[in-house]
This record gives sequence, C-alpha cells and structure tokens, in this order.
Amino acid sequence: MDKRQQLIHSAFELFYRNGIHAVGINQILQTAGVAKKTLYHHFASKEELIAAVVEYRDEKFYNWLASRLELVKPGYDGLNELFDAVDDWINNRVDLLTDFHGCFFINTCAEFNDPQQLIYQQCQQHKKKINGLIERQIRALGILEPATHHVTDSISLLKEGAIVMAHVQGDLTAAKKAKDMAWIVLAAYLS
Amino acid sequence: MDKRQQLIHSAFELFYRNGIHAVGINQILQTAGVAKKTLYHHFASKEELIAAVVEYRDEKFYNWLASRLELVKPGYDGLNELFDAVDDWINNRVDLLTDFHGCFFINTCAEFNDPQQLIYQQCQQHKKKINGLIERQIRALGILEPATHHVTDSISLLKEGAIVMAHVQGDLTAAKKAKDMAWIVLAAYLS
DNA sequence: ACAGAGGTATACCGATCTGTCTATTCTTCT
DNA sequence: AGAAGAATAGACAGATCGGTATACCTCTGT
Repeated sequence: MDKRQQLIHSAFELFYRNGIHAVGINQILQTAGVAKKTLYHHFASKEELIAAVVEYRDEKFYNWLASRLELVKPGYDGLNELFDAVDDWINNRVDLLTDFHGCFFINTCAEFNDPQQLIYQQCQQHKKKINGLIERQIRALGILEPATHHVTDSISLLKEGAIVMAHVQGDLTAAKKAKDMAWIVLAAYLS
Repeated sequence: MDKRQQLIHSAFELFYRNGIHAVGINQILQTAGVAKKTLYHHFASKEELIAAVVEYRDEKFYNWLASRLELVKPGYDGLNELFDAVDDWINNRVDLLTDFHGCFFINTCAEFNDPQQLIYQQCQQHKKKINGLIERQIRALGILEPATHHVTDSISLLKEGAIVMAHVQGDLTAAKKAKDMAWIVLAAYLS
C-alpha cells in the first residue's frame, strides 16, 4: 500500500495507453485513489513523476528480459530467447508488462523529442542497458571482436523494427520475422 | 499565400518537433501568422487540423520516396535506393522533409495509441502505402509469389528498425546496417 | 502521551487550453 | 459600385491544467 508506488503504477498505466501529455494529474490521482497533497509530498512536479515512471518501467522491463535470458545459455539460446520474449510481449503473453502498446521508451521519445531533455536521455539509457544484454549474447557466439558492436546494433535494430511493426502495422508475427532474419544475418557473420 | 496550407505547414513543424498534444492552437496561430477565426473557418476543430497535417505529411513523404524510386529500376536498384533514401533522410540531407525527428507516423501512433481512432488509422494507411512501394521492388526481384508479402514485411521491418535506431539511439548509420542486412536476407531467399 | 510524518478532502490560484464572438478591413467578382 | 467571402485582432467563455493552501485525520516511535 505504498502510495508513492501506487502513483507511479497508475501513472504508468495511463501514460502507456494514452500518451504522457494527454494525461492530467487529476486523472492520475483519481485512478490511484490518492490525494493531491500526497502526490506533491512525494514528487516536486509532474516532470519528476514522469521521470520516476520512466525509471520504474526501465527497471521492470530490464529485469524481466534479463531474468528470461538468465534461464538459457548465452549465445544461440540467448538470442532465440530474446526474440521469443519480444514475441510473448507483443502477443500479450506477459502479464507483468501489461497490454502491449508499443515500446514505452520509443513512445516517450516521440513526445519529448529533444535529446537534451532528461526524460529523453533516460530512454536512451534504457536502450543502452538492453543493448548490453544483447551484446553479451553476441560475444558468446564468438563473433570477431571488432564486429561485436556492429552486430549488436544490428540485432537491436531487428528488435526495434519488430516492436514498431507490431505496434503501428499490427503485425503480431514481427518478432518471428526478426528472429529468422537475425539467424540469417548471423550465419553470414559466422561463416 | 494560402492560409489553410500555411496553417498545416506550421502545425506540422511544431507537431513534429514537440509532439502533438504539447502544442497549443495559439502557438500554431502565432507561428503561422494567422488569426484564430481563420483557423476555425478552415477546420472545425483541432482534431481536424491534426488529421489534415497527417494527410499532408503522408503525401509529402510518400511522393518524395516514390519519386526517388522512380529514378531507378525496380528490384535491386530500387531496394538500394530505398535504404539510401532513408539514410539521406536520417542524416538531414533531404531539405524537403525538414530536420529528422523520427517518423512522424510512428510518433503520432505513440500519442494516439488507440487503433480505433481516425488518426491512428491514417498512420497505418500511410505505412501500407509505403509497403506498396517496397512490394513492387520485391516482385521485380523474382521472389517466389507466396513469399512476397512475408519478404515485403521483412524489408519494412528493417526500414522501421533503422528509423527508430536513428531516432532513439542516435545511430546515424542505422540505414546502412539495415541495407546490409536486407541483402543478406534477400540472398537467402533468392538462393 | 504526544510530536511528527503521511494521509484525506477540497477549495483555491493563475495560467493555459479549445473554441466562440464581435467588429473591422481587404480583396474579388460581376 | 456594391455584395460576398476571407481575412484581421482580440475580447471572452468555460473547462482544465499544474500546483498551493487549509484543516483535519490517522498512525507510529520514543
């Protein structure tokens, strides 16, 4: 019954479904069942609440993906698991992440389009963390070291493409397509 | 000096840079140098202006890409041109499209997250039109007919991934990576 | 026992939002 | 010349925005 956490949780649900700027503070308060004074006791401004929401989602998403990847061997299995995880997410088979509405961080960058803003940078930072997970898989594959970052970015590109295809174009098989392409591309790098 | 067009143009610039919900009507009016009455003479509401802006960008972007693809032979050359065009766009070498801030349609879907809303559907429609351009290239390659749509979606996925990587992660070489992957994947399909 | 922290509910503030209205000017067509 | 249409500036309405203030109510730790 931590009110602060309750606020963050409700705010995230509303932001994720409706966009951040479209959601007012009173709406969040009503959904969370919390008094306005309490919000401003925990956060100095709406901006701070937003930052806390982004951090909350960052941790939740990263921990979810990291824990899935820990279940399998890094490398082949890890990359399969990566795309399977995205597939599960896209097709709403992951309760933890709530109904799929695209990537919250991509969506947030769309609204806070200035790279100098804190919130934009938080989103970039999140993506870097996720890239770190991917990079570990790539290294385990035995890709030649100089190509590691390039290949990591390529896999990341496929993952981002799958998310956007699923969100905007409604292609629920996008993660499977990305997975197939990933192995074709990696085969070319490993030969 | 068409006031209606001036409004749409100014609104697009502001929406693209700052997000739609973050931009007020008065700000648009000031930027466009147009009176409020004139806006509501041409559009019944802000919603209608937004719809007109999406349509405007749809036409502008589609016509730009289509005209670039018309300069080369469909197939190999067309697909190269597709990714070169995206590369030019991402790296701000296309004045017509104004400074790159991600894909306006992806951004807009992030703000109007409900697939039943008109504006969301306009964005989906735009993506379908772009997919049509890609599909023409795929057919010209002589891919086996049953795979045409699958391959088209795969190339579209690579394109979307490149746009998002460039926007969120700041990878300005994303289009080149996508192009490389496209040929690796297509080689596998053509063999 | 009682101070203090965290909570509720709600009135309020100034700013800003979309949209309407008035009153006036410029342009264009016949 | 004169009517009609499109434009102007800007006041205004009503709602909502983020944020503050007031007054009161629980808990909890020493």
